[in-house]
Amino acid sequence: MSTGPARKQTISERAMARAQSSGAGKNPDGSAPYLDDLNEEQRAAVVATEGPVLMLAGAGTGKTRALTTRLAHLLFTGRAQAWQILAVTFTNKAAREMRDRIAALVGPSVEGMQWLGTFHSIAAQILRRHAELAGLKSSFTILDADDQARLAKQVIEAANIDSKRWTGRGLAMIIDGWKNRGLTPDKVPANEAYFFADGKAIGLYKAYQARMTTLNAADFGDLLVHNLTIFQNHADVLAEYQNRFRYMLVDEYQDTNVAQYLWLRLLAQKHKNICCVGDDDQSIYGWRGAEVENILRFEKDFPGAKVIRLERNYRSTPAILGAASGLIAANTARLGKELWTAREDGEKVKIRGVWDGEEEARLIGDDIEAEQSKGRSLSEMAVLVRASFLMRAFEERFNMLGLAYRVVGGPRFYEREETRDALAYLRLIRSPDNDLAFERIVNKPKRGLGEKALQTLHKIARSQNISLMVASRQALESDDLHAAARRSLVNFLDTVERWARDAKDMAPADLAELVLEEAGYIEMLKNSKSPQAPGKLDNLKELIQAVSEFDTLEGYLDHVALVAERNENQTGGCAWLMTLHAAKGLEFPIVFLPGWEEEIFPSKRSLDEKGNAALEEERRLAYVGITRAEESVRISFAANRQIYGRWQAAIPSRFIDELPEKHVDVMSEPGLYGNTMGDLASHSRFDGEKLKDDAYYDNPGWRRARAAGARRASTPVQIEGSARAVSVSAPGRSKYKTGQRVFHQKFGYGVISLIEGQKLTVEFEHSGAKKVIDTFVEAA
DNA sequence: TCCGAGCCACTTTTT
DNA sequence: GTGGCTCGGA
Repeated sequence: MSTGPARKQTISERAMARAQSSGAGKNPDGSAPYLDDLNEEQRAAVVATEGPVLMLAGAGTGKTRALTTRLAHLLFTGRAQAWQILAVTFTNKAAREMRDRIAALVGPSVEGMQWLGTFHSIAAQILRRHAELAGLKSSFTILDADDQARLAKQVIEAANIDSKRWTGRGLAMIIDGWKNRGLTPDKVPANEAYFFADGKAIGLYKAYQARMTTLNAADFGDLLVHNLTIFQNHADVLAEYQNRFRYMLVDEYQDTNVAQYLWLRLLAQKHKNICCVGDDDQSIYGWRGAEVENILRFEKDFPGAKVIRLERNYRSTPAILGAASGLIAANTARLGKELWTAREDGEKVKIRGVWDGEEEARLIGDDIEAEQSKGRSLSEMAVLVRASFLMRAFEERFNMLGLAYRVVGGPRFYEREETRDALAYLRLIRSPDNDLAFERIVNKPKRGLGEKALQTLHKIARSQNISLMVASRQALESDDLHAAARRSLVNFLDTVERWARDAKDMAPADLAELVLEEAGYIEMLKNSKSPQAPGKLDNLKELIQAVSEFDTLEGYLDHVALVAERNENQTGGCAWLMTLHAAKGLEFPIVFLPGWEEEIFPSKRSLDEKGNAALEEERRLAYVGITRAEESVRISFAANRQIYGRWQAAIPSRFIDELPEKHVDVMSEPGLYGNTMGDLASHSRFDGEKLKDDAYYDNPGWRRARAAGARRASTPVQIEGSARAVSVSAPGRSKYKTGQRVFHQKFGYGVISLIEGQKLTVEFEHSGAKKVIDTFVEAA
């Protein structure tokens, strides 16, 4: 966190330092000193210890501070021992931050908080204690998304279903969806499976779970679902935990899914001291099973709940908050909050229209350099995009400029191929029954044990219900394998067994090194011509480094399964580049928000899939983006963008229209949307020269857009076809005819083949058929 | 068993 | 435009 983008601690460091030095002492008036620097609402959230509490904490309102102080308060006042408090977060990072900040308040007694962690790590902890109640051994392995998909694929193939049409990843997603809702195979409503593999999904789910039991494995979803099953079937176990957790605290409650919600509700039944913290306006993980509903109906679920709103924002200027509030006000499904700040008015939110994505990257690059020359550090600036494919233009441009930047997100260390291979070796050594690990590395590097040999082994294994390792030994006794394969296999098995013996009296890091070397894995990479090979070798070195921090192999493997951390090499002085999702919880003085175009943001695909609910989630994502900024927000949109190698015309995002005019400042290049527009369009908000600010909002196009906006507010589902300032042409009849020859600035000449309202399908002479908005072309 | 050409599909991704 | 996956020939 210290070199990370977030600098939240600055606000409260003073208070923390004071609290730490004074411990649980008292002010002269008898109040606790650690409460002094909290504002009234924060203090209320800290001292309301009994009964259910919902803390609605807007962006930048000092949530973590209130939350950690609350935990410290419970300890200071002796209401609970450290081990009687359950505190759950979603990310390891959040858990770590919370632990550190509580430690700053209470000192070493934080060590006793063994139930502070992520949903998954705590559920795993509980499951290990009662694994046999879920049909597992307590040494079960935790599978990640990749393993899940692989396993799902095997299940599909075993059922003789075409695994190209119905992919393992697809099935894994469906199963995940069910697990997110706490549904075991017997509880899935029958009508929910019809769309996958002719309705066989439930059967496949059953088979998948059977496989999991055989493998003694649990995926992420299982951790929670098994917990639920155990709690529901074993009242004594549930009672044990209900009694233990006198106080519960949940961070980012708006992101909980149904399974997590059920889990919390079961555990809270006894003492009912549950404090959920969240912000309905920042719920952006609906597509992963998060239910905003959980936070919206908290007061119903927990009768008598106190609701405390943190609305004083310490992060952003009034202009930024005003823009963000105005935007989010268009959502209907919200509890309602109004952020305010005591800060001085700052610059307005800048909106800029540009010709295409490359120009956008160029201008943002220029802006960043300009700010840098004014004395800003690069690390104070961030570019936040809707989707990772939008990052490329920026990376290219920044590389060209030699501008130091850092991408947050992307492939994570433990998801990389080479790391996963190395881990598979280690897992196989620890548990020879781990078929997934066996399969992964038996022929990596190449040992002449390919598909054919593996099939043979699988057949033996399945017929006798034994692991691949055991099946391999048997295969050696028979003639099922070629002599060459047999030789190779003997060698492999013996080596693995020797490693297992070595493992007993070797430091895990040394073992890892030995294994990678002897397996020929290092050599394979050294001989590889692939440009990625040196990087992979570096990653393996890093892995060995990571292993060396553990005393036992078991300890390390367990850590890895649940802590899939990003490989963040800490280098200061970089501009930040990340997705909006990755930016949640962070803050930066200057934030660039490119790509605000219809179909990209809001994402067409989301809207197609989930309609208005998705639109609201996209809007929350926009809200998250804007509220990351402390001083300056710069939104941009491009009239053209290359997506997957094809040029696409785009119109500005509806979210731009939704920003309150008094907080924004529009700069746009002349002629962006062509010069053939009708009367209404010729003075669009995004066309023409820079006028005086006020004039921007006093023209026919803008007035019309406002009227449309007002209508839109009353009819929430209006995804296409609304008349807005930016969709320049008059709706309805097009002035073009099918068969007419037209010219487009980017695509050149072509002939219109289809007209749908203002959308034309044009067969371009050089770029093929494309859909364009009619104002982008002119008669040729 | 291995390798390259051709084909498709492609958001967001805390654990 | 790119990577991941499959199929056909060496």
